[in-house]
Amino acid sequence: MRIAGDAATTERLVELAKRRGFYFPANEVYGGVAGFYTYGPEGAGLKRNIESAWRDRFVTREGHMEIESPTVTPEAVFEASGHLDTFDDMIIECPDCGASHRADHLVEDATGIEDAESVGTERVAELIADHDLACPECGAGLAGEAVSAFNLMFETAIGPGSSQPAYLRPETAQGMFVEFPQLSEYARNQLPFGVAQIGRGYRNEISPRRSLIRVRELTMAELEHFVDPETDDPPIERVADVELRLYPAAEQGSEDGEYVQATVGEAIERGIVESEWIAYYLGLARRWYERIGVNTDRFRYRQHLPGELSHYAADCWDAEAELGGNWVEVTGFAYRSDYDLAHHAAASGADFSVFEPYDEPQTVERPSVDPDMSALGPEFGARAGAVVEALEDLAARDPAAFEGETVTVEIEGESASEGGDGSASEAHEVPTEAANFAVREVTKTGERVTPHVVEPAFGVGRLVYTVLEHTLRTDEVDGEARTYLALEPELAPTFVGVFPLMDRDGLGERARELAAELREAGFSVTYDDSGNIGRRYRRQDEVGTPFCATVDYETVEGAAAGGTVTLRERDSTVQVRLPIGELTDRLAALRSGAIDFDGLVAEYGRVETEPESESESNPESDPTPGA
RNA sequence: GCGCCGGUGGUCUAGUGGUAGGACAUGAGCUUCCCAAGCUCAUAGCCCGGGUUCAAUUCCCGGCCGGCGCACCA
Repeated sequence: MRIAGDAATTERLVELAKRRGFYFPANEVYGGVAGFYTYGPEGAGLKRNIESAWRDRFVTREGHMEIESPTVTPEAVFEASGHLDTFDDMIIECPDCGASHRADHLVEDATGIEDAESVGTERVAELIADHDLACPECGAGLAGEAVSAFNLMFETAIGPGSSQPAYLRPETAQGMFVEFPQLSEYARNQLPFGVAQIGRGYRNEISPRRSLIRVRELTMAELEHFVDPETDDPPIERVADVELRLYPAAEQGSEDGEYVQATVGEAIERGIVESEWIAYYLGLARRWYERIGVNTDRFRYRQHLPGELSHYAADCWDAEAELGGNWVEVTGFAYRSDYDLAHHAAASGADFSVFEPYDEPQTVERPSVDPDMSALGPEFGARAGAVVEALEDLAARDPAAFEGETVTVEIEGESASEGGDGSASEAHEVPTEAANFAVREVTKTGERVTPHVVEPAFGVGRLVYTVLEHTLRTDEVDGEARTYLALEPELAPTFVGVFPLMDRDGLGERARELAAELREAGFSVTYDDSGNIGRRYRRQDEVGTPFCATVDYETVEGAAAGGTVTLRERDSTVQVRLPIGELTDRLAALRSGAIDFDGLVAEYGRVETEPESESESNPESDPTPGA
């Protein structure tokens, strides 16, 4: 979907990001490679703070566990996960118009063959030639054109020579699935439990675009919540009243599709969001986005269309942010069911299930046999095992068969495996006594469950970008244009700037001391004595530093009485003057959210300087569907 | 990967077949008692490779990078 674009903002942001050290293309002195970025000092700080805020919300406060698994992953993992198949697109290129097409799809459409991908690129190329297929774009013949496999995973090899093939992981999730047996043991085999990971993933994108939005190496913050689909419910009451702006699949399909505004509770009740678990995380995340400064007017939850779903997903909602006029996915909330664990169980042979005891042991009467092998063994020899299986099967199916002196079972004959006449079963008579048939009481204390997986997967780089774009503001201060980032104090790479009003008469020394004290107290501090005071405020504004403390003559002249400093707030440019000895505590309170700057103004009064001009933020775009 | 457009100090840009000028930013200093002021000085640039040419940042070809469109986006 397109909405009225704001490419100017994007340009301004990219320029600022590079100039101020947020992020920039990596390896530029060697020409660079598309899709790789280096986070500069400010960007690395911002990214780290976003990761910390995520960890705080989705790991610590939820009581989940965090792990770190390798990025280099052996091929077998992706065979089992389905990534090898679904990542491997067959591409054929039109020699005339240059359009790329899915070669397997062309063959499937023309021949009715299903799953053409499975026959290999060479055979698909042959089929295209045999059927004389043409380019759907321009009609040029495609016969003789090469069919290439394009895999979006980065390939590598472990060890020397033609050793073990491996891939850089395209998502951190597989690391958590593969280690499930260990993690389940750690969780004392108690469902539900959540495993999180913040780490790098790699996707060999065909065409990296738009700055940090589509890159080839990305940081993901993923949570895999393992639940028993029958018995585990989320603590929905915690988020039931969170308002969501939803864009369900049904609305996307219709011409005049509209957003649905609903609380989490209503969304479940009205069946808009099917999974309560997904709904729970939509609510949790909605609050978190607000906490980190995402503009909620430029934010929505969009349900995946059926054809859009990943191979593993049963249902999926994306959190989307409006960026530069486009809706961009910043988080996927996928209900992965037991897809991953079941596939890894089947492929590896390991146990990916959890034993779930019943509240009460269940006792059932079950007809069963307990065959006397000392009798059956000598009689049936190698086939005794098959006979026993047939007896067990028959007991469950037809207990009445055991009423006579003998019981007749049919087992597959030897000729069956040779594909002979197809009806090669052998009938055998077994003395009922040897079958030892009885209706027995069987007590079951629980059952093994393969957990389902609820996965909120966040793109950290996209969040960095979203926070930057959504907090980028311009206004006027005393008639001068100003650019600033209205970053939440929690996220700001630098928490406080410390300046001497002028670098003389001991102001510089005192300011350096103050900066050192604040650093000692654990704050991220920038010291700056270059240029006039206004210039220094502007520098900090541009990187989103929320507070600046300035040492002036009242600081040093009033030293006997403790001295005072001014503290200036970024968005309003309002200053207060407070005793220097109280600064550390006050900043800590501001950081923790215990007080806000208005509280400080109420307490200490506002410092009047030159006439202030009204601050006015950028007009925000107002995205609506169908625009 | 295809098509169109582009690539000049850190950033934004002017300009040229004889290797470049500005603005902002940055550094040093002067000035200045709180919001990008002024003055002086300084640092710093033609994306890479090939071709044409006496000479290429400029023209041609290829590559790389960026923006947009197509395709792709598990």
